[in-house]
Amino acid sequence: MTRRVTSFDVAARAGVSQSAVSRVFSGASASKATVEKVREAAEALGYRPNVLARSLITGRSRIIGMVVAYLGNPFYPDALERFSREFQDEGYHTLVFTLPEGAEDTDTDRIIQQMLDHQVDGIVLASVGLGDALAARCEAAGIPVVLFNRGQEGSGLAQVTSANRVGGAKVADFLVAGGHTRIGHVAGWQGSSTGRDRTEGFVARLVELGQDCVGVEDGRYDHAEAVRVTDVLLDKGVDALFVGNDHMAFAVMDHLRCTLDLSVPNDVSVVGYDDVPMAAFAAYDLTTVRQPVGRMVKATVEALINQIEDKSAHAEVTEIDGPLILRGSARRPEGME
Amino acid sequence: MTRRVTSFDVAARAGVSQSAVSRVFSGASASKATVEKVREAAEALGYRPNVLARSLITGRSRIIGMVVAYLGNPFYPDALERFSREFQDEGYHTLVFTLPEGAEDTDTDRIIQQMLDHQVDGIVLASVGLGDALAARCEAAGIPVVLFNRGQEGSGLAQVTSANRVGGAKVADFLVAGGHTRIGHVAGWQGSSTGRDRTEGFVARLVELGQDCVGVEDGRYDHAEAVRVTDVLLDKGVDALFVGNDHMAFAVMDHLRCTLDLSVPNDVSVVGYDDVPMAAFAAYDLTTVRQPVGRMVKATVEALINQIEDKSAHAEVTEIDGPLILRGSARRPEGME
DNA sequence: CGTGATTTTGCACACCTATGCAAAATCACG
DNA sequence: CGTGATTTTGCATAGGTGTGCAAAATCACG
Repeated sequence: MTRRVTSFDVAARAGVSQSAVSRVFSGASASKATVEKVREAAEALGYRPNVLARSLITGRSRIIGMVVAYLGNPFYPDALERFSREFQDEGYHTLVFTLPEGAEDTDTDRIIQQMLDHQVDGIVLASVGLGDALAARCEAAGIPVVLFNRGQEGSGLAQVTSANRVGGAKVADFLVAGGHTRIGHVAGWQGSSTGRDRTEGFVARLVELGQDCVGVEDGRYDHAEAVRVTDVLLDKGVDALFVGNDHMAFAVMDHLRCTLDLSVPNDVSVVGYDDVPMAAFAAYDLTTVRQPVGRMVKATVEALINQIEDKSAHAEVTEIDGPLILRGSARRPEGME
Repeated sequence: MTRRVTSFDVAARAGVSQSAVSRVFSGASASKATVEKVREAAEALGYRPNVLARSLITGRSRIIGMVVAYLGNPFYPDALERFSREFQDEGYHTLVFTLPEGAEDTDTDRIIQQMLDHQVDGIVLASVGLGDALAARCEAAGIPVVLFNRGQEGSGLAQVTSANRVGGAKVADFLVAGGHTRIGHVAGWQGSSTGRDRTEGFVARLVELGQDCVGVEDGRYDHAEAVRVTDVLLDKGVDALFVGNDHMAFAVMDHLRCTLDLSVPNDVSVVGYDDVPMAAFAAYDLTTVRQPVGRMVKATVEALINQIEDKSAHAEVTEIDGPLILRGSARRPEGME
C-alpha cells in the first residue's frame, strides 16, 4: 500500500508551492498558468484533497446528520433515498443516526454528542416520533436544523411539512360530499404536530359543514393500536373513517375486510394520508392525501443549505400542499371522477 | 460561540502534558493517578476528542460506507435501519451512498471516489442491483468490502446471503406436496446471484421430484415486468407461481385477483421470497421464504469489522438459512399445519 | 540503600490542508 | 519607462490529535 499523495507531492511536480495547490483545489484565485500546471500534476499523480484535513481546518465537514426512527412506514425510506441523492448532488453526504426503540433522554444525548463529534454541518430530523428535547438540543449546539414532516410551534426552528390542516379539511369535504353521515377518525399520534394538525383541520371542517365527528381515537401511528381503536369507532356505527396515515389505513382495511368481513367502501369508506407507493397497489387502492415527498425533500435540503452557507438566513416554516388522490377505498360523490 | 476545548486545555487544567490526555482517551497505558486527574478535568471542561483530527492521524474514520439502490423494496429499509443500529453499537457510523437510477460507470467511479475521500473504513454493498464493477473497484481500493444479499462467485469478496438455493428447493417441495402439477416461476432478476440461485434451487428440485417447470420468466425485480410475465405464464396454464421476491409477489397477486378476477390460492397458489413485514398483512397473507434480516445484518457487520480490525482475516462466504413461512396465499399439503 | 527492570511521562513531530500576511509579479496608464 | 494599483505567490502557521523516543519515575528485590 503506497503512501497517500499529498498537496506537497503535487506542488513539487508542478514546480509551485503547496499553498498554490491548495488554492487551485479550493477555488481561490490563481493564474491561468498555475491552474494548468497544478491540474496536470494532480492528474498524473492521482491526487485528491484529503477531506479530513480540509474539514479539520475549515471546521466544515460537508456532512449532514440525518436522524430517523421508524423506517417501517414506507414514507420514510422514500424520503431518505431522495435526501441522500439531493445532498450528494449538492456535495454533501448523509450520516444516518437511528434512535433506539424506547428512546431515552440518555440516548438522545448520545446521538447529539456523536453528531457534534463528527462536526456535521447540519441536521435533518426526519420523523414525527422524535422528541422535542432532541430538536432543542441540536439547536442549542448551534448547528442548523430542519425538521422534516414535523412541526414545533414557537420553537423558531425551520420546518417543512405538508399542509396538514388543509389536507385534513380536504378529506372532510370529500367524505361529506360523498354522503357520509357517521364519520369517524383514527387519528395520527396526537403527540406529534402532523397528527394533531390533520385531526384539527379535519374536525374543524366537519363542524363547519354541520357535522360532528362521531369519534376521534388516537391510533398512535401504530398498526395494532389502529386496529384496536377501529373497533371502538365501529361500535359507534361509523360509515366512513379518516385514518391518520396510510400505514395505519392498511391495517384498518385489513381488519375491516379480512377479520370483520366488511366491504370497503360499501360498508365503510376509508381515506388515508401520505400516498405511499403501496397505496396505489390494487389490493388497497387507497384514497388518500398525497404528501409531495419530492418537493418536501427539496425544500428541506434548500432550507438547510441556506442556513449552513448563510448563517444569517433565518428559519423558515414551509408547508407544501398536496392533492387528494381519488381511488377505490372510499365512496365518491356523484359525478366526481 | 466559544472556542472548542482541546486536549491542551484539559492537560493544562489537569497539570499533565497533552500526550497524557491523548493516551487516556485512546486507551493507551497511563497511571491510575493521571487517568483520574484527566478524567476529572475533561469532565469539568466538557472535553471530547476531535474525531476529525483523530481520523486524520490514525487513518481510520470509524465510518462505514453503505451503498444502496432500491429502497422501494421494503426489505432494504429494514436492513438499513438494523445496520445503522448495529454499527452505532460498535462505535461506527453509516454514511449512505445512493446510486442514481441508470447507474453508469462514471457514477460508480464518483461514488467510490467519494468513499475514498471520506476514508471509510469499510463498505457494505447492499443491493442486488449493484454492478460487479463497483465491487471490484472497492476491493481494488484496498478497503474491506462485504456484499449484503448478493453474491459474486470467484470474486474472493466476503458476502452474506440467505440460503437461496435451499430456499428455492423448499418452495418446490412445498408446491409439489400441495398437489400442484403446472408450476411456473416469475424469477428474480437473472443478472443477480440471488435471482439466479433461487431459480436454480427451485428448478433443480422440481426436476428431482419428476416435474418440469412449466415456464421461467425473468421478472427483473420490477413490478410492471412481473405483471407482464405473469400473463405469459398464465397462458401456459399454471396453477402455482413461485415469485422471486415478495415485492413482485404483491404485484402478481394484485394482478391475479383484481385485474383477472382469479382466486389466490384457489385458482393459483403464490409463494414469495423475503418475508417482508407486508407479507403478513391480511390483504396478501403471503406464503414466503423468510430471509432472516437480523441475523444477516449481524453476520455482515461482524465480518466487516473483523476485516477492518484484523487485516489478515480473509473473506468469508456466509449463507443463512430461513424457514418457509406458511400463510394463506398457497394451498397447503394435506395435514400440514 | 543500590541496582536493574519496568512503567509512566513529556517532548517533538507527523498527519494534510487552508489562510493571513507580506513580498513579488503583473497590469494599467500617463 | 515610471509609478501606483492589483493580482499572484510563497512562507509560515494553525487546526487537534496520536505516537516514537528518550528521560524520568516507579517498582522489585537482594
